[in-house]
Amino acid sequence: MKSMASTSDKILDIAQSLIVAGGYNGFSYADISAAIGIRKASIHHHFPTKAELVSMLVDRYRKQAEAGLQSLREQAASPADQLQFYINYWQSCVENASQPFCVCAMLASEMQMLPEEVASRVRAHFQNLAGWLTAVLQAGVEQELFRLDRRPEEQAQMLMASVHGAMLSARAFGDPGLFIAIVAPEVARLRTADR
Amino acid sequence: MKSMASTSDKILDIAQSLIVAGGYNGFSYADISAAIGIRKASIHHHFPTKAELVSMLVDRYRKQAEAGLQSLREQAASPADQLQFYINYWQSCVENASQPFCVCAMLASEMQMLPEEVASRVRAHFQNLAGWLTAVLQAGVEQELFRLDRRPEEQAQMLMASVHGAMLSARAFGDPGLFIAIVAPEVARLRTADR
DNA sequence: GTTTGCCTACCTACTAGTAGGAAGATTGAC
DNA sequence: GTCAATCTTCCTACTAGTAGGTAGGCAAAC
Repeated sequence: MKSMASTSDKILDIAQSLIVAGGYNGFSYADISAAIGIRKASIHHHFPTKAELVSMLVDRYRKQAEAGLQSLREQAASPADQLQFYINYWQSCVENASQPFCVCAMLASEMQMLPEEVASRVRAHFQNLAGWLTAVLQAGVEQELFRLDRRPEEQAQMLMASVHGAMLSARAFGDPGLFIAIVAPEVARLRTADR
Repeated sequence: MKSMASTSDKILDIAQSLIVAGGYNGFSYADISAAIGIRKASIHHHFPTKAELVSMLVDRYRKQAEAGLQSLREQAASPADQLQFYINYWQSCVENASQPFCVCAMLASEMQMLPEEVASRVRAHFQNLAGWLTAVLQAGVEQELFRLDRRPEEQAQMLMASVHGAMLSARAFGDPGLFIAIVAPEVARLRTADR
């Protein structure tokens, strides 16, 4: 019974996939309306304005990501495994073409023309992600699983940039395999020699 | 007398900065009209449709990039310098906030909803860039300036992803310095130990 | 004397957003 | 338990504004 999603969740689901495909200006209430068989006005009932809709969407996305990353850390897996699962998540997204792009990366590229309430939420997500990656790298260094040649914060930024850049490249070339071809070596390089 | 640009060039200039800021769906003929003081209909005289306008824009961008990269190689600078100049170019763009983003990277993120005539041109640019980077890395290896731990084509893809991912991060965090903080270590890593 | 560049005036389709109402479920008072 | 008030969800019908694009004219340049 997984398909008992509420209407507002369905709206956010569709909106998210539309944003991933075409950005903030790449979808309209009419598109959502057509996709889930509801009138435009009903969407305005759930989300009065487009800026609010996308704000709620990013909030939901950030919470989901936070929860996912947090549970990854609590599963007592080693930092190396935690990082690998993070990469695997995006790899499977890209290869299934389900959500082959991070909705916040998409919105980040349009940052300059986003309503401020949306932009600040996008920044918050990246702040969270960078923080998580930094902590994982830091822990990995302490356990001698990783050898970094930069400060963990810097290395986390570099990794984040690689992952999102790899998504961009994979999409530009229409080659999902490109994602892991770019990211895997970056991750491998962090690992200590004995593995 | 650098300001004697033709109207159609002015149109493309404005369009490019608008796309960089907001993507394909983030600008309109009315925006261009307002920016250069010409009527909408006059823009249609130069570029009948939006898809044609952006196609011509990407063609121009690709040619400029090709010429720039080509001249870099012909200036007999070492592959290490060529790579450095490429990085420097984007660094200054990002820091001056002039064109703090690659128009093709922007369009690539919207690939799925771009008119095919535009999409194919964006792909062509990335193909060119990847080819240039591969050749530079290859030459650098032969001159023992670079030590790669991957095939040059792969390493070129990784570098391209880093550069574009770094642009995204710099913009997301509103911190131009982030670009070089991410990219410089990636480049440094390619260099052989003796400098 | 046709081509070029720009104009006014217009079109249709679509944008986000609103007003007001119908149907059903939820709640509280008796 | 029943009845009425209220809340929720969705609807039809509409608004003002903007999207990309067109028709046709005018003036100057080639």
